[in-house]
Amino acid sequence: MPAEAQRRIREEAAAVGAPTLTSFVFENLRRDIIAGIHAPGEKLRVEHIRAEFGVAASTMREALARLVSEGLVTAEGQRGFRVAPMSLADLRDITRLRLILETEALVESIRAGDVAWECQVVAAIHNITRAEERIGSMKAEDFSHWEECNKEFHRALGAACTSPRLQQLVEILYRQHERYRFQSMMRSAEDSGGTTRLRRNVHAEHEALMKAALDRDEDAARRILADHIQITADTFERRLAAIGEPKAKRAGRKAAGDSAVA
Amino acid sequence: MPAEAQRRIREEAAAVGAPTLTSFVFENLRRDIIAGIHAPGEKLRVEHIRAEFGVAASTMREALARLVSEGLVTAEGQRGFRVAPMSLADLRDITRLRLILETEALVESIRAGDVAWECQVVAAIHNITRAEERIGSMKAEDFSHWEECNKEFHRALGAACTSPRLQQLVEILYRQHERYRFQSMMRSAEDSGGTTRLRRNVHAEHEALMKAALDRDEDAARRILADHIQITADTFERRLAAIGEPKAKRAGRKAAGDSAVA
DNA sequence: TGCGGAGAAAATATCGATAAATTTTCGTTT
DNA sequence: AAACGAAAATTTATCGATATTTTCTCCGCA
Repeated sequence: MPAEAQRRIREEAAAVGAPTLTSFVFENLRRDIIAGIHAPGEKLRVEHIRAEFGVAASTMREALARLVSEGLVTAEGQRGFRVAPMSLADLRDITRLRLILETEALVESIRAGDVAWECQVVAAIHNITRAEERIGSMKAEDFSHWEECNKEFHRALGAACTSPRLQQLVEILYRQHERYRFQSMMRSAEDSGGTTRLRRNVHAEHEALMKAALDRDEDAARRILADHIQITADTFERRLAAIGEPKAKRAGRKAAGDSAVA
Repeated sequence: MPAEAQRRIREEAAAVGAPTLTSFVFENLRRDIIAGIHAPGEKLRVEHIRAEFGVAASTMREALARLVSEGLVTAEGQRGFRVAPMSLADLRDITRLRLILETEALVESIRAGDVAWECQVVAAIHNITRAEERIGSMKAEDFSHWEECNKEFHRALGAACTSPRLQQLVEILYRQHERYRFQSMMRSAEDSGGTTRLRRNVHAEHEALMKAALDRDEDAARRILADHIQITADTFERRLAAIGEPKAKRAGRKAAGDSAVA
């Protein structure tokens, strides 16, 4: 009954307001990859996921092509697609570029930002503060909500930047980084028996960042953001390295090859 | 006779050694866009180019998706594809990012580069020198060869950089920039009656750049490269602005809408 | 036992056709 | 004559099926 699955997908896509089936599939698969449902390095057999999503091969293929452009999937001509591998080197690479680009976007925002931008930033940090209060409950849901707020705060910081390309690159890098963020969180949760703790004084860093931004202190803001990004990455690195090999969440027929965080 | 066109395309693709029909179409269309054969903002009707290339719609579509990820084509859900517009603001945006990223890549190369890297750089500049000698003949072909050498030189400078992402971004930005480069060259050629002259002392800049790189003088190299990129962009900007509206090279049925270098 | 290659199985890339949306055309009404 | 809206025509997005390539398997041979 392909018509069945097809109708379901189509309805779901329409419900979310996806302009196109392809973009719906794209978003979903992206989420799955970030969440580690497809392990790094795992082969993505078009025929399989195509069936899973209930769409045609060419639709699936186009969604995959988009993921390739986001760096979450790799493609080798005539040899299909696979989930982009993860590695410490890769995390460092992402971090390095985030350092360069996000600080640049922030500085530009500080120069060009108007009051509306300031409001965005203040609102975002307020949101985080609230989320942090709730996080005491240690529920995974609250934590992922905090993640969302954190993401929004970072976006707000660079929102006044006038370069569309710069913003886009920052966005893409953040998404790639999110995969590591997610892994790190999972590991941490496993370690502490299902709950998650906020590491170090993230809140203070955010406050300082906001203050520098509102004071239009470019140098301070740049420095603080750089430290923030670097420290975050270091934390992840330690966590991932400490626990060692990642386990494939839902092992396909054969284990996912060579990819490893190690 | 679709089988005819199909066979021809396939042979041609095989001859160039393209791993896939899609990638062949992708490369060709990219060249066409950079060369202005498809004007900025022009609508790319899948059905048309599909027929022109002699491939199926889904193949064409995948090639277009890749071009979207390179920023040379834009796509709006349910409303098809069009050539990415060009504008002064866009040129400035590209330039800004090139300034950030290429200098970073260069500095990294200087830190990490070994003798093999030095050789690449020296070889590349020698190549340019030879090309510059030939350029006296004022033939368009020689000029485009010089362009190729110039591109190679820039690539060589960043080749020792250890960040794959950084290299990739630099590459993509250079390609986007190439479109402006090409336009600028065409205008210049029209103005001077079909021939092209080398502007200013590019050669001296290249020499200085190489020297700083080989001396491992990060600061000097960064400064020179930044100036080099900025000056190049300024030159293009002046040329394009001076001559005004771009003319669609091969006007489709209707003029290509709003896009303009102005 | 281990190597190499023919053949089968699976997966990829590509095609031609269809359904859904867009844009255009053209007649009608105020 | 302008504006509106419905039907036609074009175009996009999607599908199901096919041809080609890669991968796996298994058998013969040194």
